[in-house]
Order: sequence, then C-alpha cells, then structure tokens
Amino acid sequence: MSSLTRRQQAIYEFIVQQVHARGMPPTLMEIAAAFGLSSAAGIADHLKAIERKGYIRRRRGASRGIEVMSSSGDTPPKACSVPVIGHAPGVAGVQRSGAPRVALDARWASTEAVAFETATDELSGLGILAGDLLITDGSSAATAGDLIIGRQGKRVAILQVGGDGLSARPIAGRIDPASDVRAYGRVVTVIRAPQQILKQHTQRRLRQRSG
Amino acid sequence: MSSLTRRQQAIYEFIVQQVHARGMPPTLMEIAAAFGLSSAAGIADHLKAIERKGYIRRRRGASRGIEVMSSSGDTPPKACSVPVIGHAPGVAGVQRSGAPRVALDARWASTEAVAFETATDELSGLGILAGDLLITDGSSAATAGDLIIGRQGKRVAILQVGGDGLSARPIAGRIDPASDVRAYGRVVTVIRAPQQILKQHTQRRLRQRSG
DNA sequence: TTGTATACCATAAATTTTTTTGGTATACTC
DNA sequence: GAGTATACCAAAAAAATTTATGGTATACAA
Repeated sequence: MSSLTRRQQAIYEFIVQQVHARGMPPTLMEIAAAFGLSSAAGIADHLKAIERKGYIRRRRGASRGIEVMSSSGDTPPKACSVPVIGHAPGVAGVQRSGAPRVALDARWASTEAVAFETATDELSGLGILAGDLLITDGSSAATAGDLIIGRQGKRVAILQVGGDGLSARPIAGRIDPASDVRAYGRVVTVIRAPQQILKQHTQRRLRQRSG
Repeated sequence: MSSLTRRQQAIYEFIVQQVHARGMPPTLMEIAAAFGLSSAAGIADHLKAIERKGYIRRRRGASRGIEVMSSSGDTPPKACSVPVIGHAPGVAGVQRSGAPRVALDARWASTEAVAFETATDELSGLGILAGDLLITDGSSAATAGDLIIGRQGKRVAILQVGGDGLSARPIAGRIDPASDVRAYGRVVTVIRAPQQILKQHTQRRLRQRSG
C-alpha cells in the first residue's frame, strides 16, 4: 500500500475522524471547508488519489459515498467491560446496578474489577489526577505500597498499604482507619480518558492541567 | 425513553446495521427500498417518530443526516484495538506492522489511534509517568495546551502546543523544534496499566512509585 | 523538455437526496 | 364521533451533493 502525501494524509484523517465523531462520512464540501478550500473539485482529486492508494473506497454517485478501509489486520486483543460504580473519594454515589461501563483490555482487569472516578488532585504526586478512572482488581491481597479503594458505609476512600503489608492509611477521602473498611481491591490500572465520556464533577481537561 | 413500534424498531435496526456495515447511514430511499416502500415520505414519517422518541437525531438538510444515539448504559461498551507502535520519547523502535496491540474503549480512540509507551518521568507534572501508555487520536488538529506526539526521523518526542495554537515545543525527548516534525496526533488518553503486560524498560511499579 | 503527480480554482451540469404537500387507511383512546 | 398515532402513496419543489470541464501552478523524474 503506497503512502499518502501529507495533504492526503490529513484529509484521510479528517474523514476517519468525522466518521467516528458524527457517524457519517463528510461531503466533499465539508472536507473542503475544513481545509479552507473553496471548491469541491480539489477534494475530488484528493479522494481519487487516496482511493487509488487503497485507503478509502468511493461509491459512485452516492452522497457521502466514502468508505474507510479497515487497516488493522492483526488480531485484536480481548476486551472486557467493567462498571464505573462511583466516585472516589468522598462522593457517595456508589451504585452497582445500571452503572455505566467502560471497555478495557482484558489483561488489565479481572472479572471482579470495578472502576471509580477520582474527584481530587490530592494524589497528583502519584500521577493520579482528578477525573482519572481507577480500576481495582477485586482482590484482597495487597503488599506494601499498594493503593486500595475502600468503603466505609457510603464513604469511599483511597488507602495505601503500609510497610508492614497489613495496615493501610487513607491518603484521599475521610474515613476512620480504626473502624471497619471494606475493600474493593487494589488499584491496578489508571486511565485518563477524554472526559466528555464520563459524567464529570470537575470539567478540567488535560490541556488545562498543563496550562 | 418511550418504546418503538415494531415497524420503527425494524427501521431503527436497519439504520444501525447499515452504519455498521457501510460506515454511513442510509438515505431515505435506501431505507424505503429495503422495506419495499416506494416513497421516501413514509420513511420521513418513521424517522420523525423515531427521533421524537430519542433513538436517533436528524441533521436537517444533510444527506444521510441520521445519527444513531448511543444506546443506554447496560449494553457493553464497544472496544477497539490500537497498536503500540513505539516508545516515546527518545527510543527508536517505531514500527507499525506487527506491533503489539491493546484493547481500548472505542469512545476513547479513533481507528487511527496509535499508542506509545513513555520512558521518562519528565512529565510527572502532567500526571504522566514512565511506563504510561499514551493514546493519540491520529488527528492533526490541535489547540493550545494539547499534547502531541511527534516524530523526527527515528526520534519520537512529546510536544505541547503553544498559546497561539500553532507552534509546539518539545517537553520530552530531544528533537529540533525548528525542523520538520511529523505528528502522530494529540494525546487523548493516558493509561497506566499493570506493567507486566508491556515490555518495559523500567521495571517500576505503581507501588514502588509511592514508596 | 516532456511527462506525471500534486494541489488547487471556478463554474455548470447532472444527479441524489431531502422536504413539502396532500392524500388514503387502520387502530386506538377519550 | 373526534382526536391522535401509525403506516403508507404520489408527485413536485427545494436543496444538497457529486461529477465533469478546463483552467493555473509547482515539483520531480526520464
């Protein structure tokens, strides 16, 4: 498969992105507008070239008649889905049934996995920011340094296992370490996803964090 | 969300299936033909009803202007797979074919997405640690503050788009900002996964970071 | 230099697609 | 029975979209 020119590549990417975002391919004029062209004819040229190189297929006469060729070929890894059952720490809304779910690489989550969304930047020292999704493994085994998500009544907190491998102290969220804490499991995966996907408290975005 | 009649349900399913199979929604006449109708007007009626009930949204005036609303939370989310094509920054091994792949929630990645593994803690201020997986969207559009993964020859670097929305300066990895940089796209998702999955340089783990 | 590929413009024609208008008919509820 | 929703038809108007034509200009290879 011969390679695309820079311009063709950009147009191809635009098409892919549009199909993804809007569920339909763009029209020639929509593409032209996105690239500041004033005529559809120029885009027709580009599409012809991109089709010749095998990246798309066109349906003659059909509006939006652009089909993106699948480029994968390799065997896709297995995925599983885990429920996002609440927010941690300090937010009560822990509910299992009907919880929104996210797909995840099966190698990163057990069947007992559940996800929480953080609402605090207290753990930025550990590379965990507000809005991040924390995936727990549902296991009760933990060693020193492990992060654990625990629940006490309606309260959810993040704990860190101490050097003895037994005790854990809360490092985000207010619970009483002396009383009984029920653990959801160790945090094994952290995901910072485009935030419009999840119902956010904070509306921060990656780019704003960096500003 | 009120329920669809049998006919509406069938039409709705046809639309969903067409979007899946062909990458674009059908026209009114294509739907009519599939159901043996001779006029687009009947389908227009149906679509109006289906839209009123919230299952689709129509774009007035646009050909194939049918958007399928994402179905409710109990259905498992779709997953896609993205290739892990290299390490960023500073590691040469950029290879596309045969790259290991990871599964990802389809809402977090376009089909053009590629993933990189970081090998530096320079970006810990942005909540990105060594070993994290950075997913790019394959798009060339970017706004101020966006993180971009770029390539210059065999070198890969992470750049941040400046306030003008045009220039980008490298914030990890040594490349020449004056020369031409080819962008893989914006970083839209960050994943910190159990590290035994990936071939790591660093053998750090989450718990060791916190110790 | 001649040819080929790229990257556009402007315009008109052809075609596809949506929208509108005004019907018919059935079923159901108030 | 009146009102409302469903489920169509036929035909024309309006609008969106593709396609064709004939240009300009640059770069690169034979």
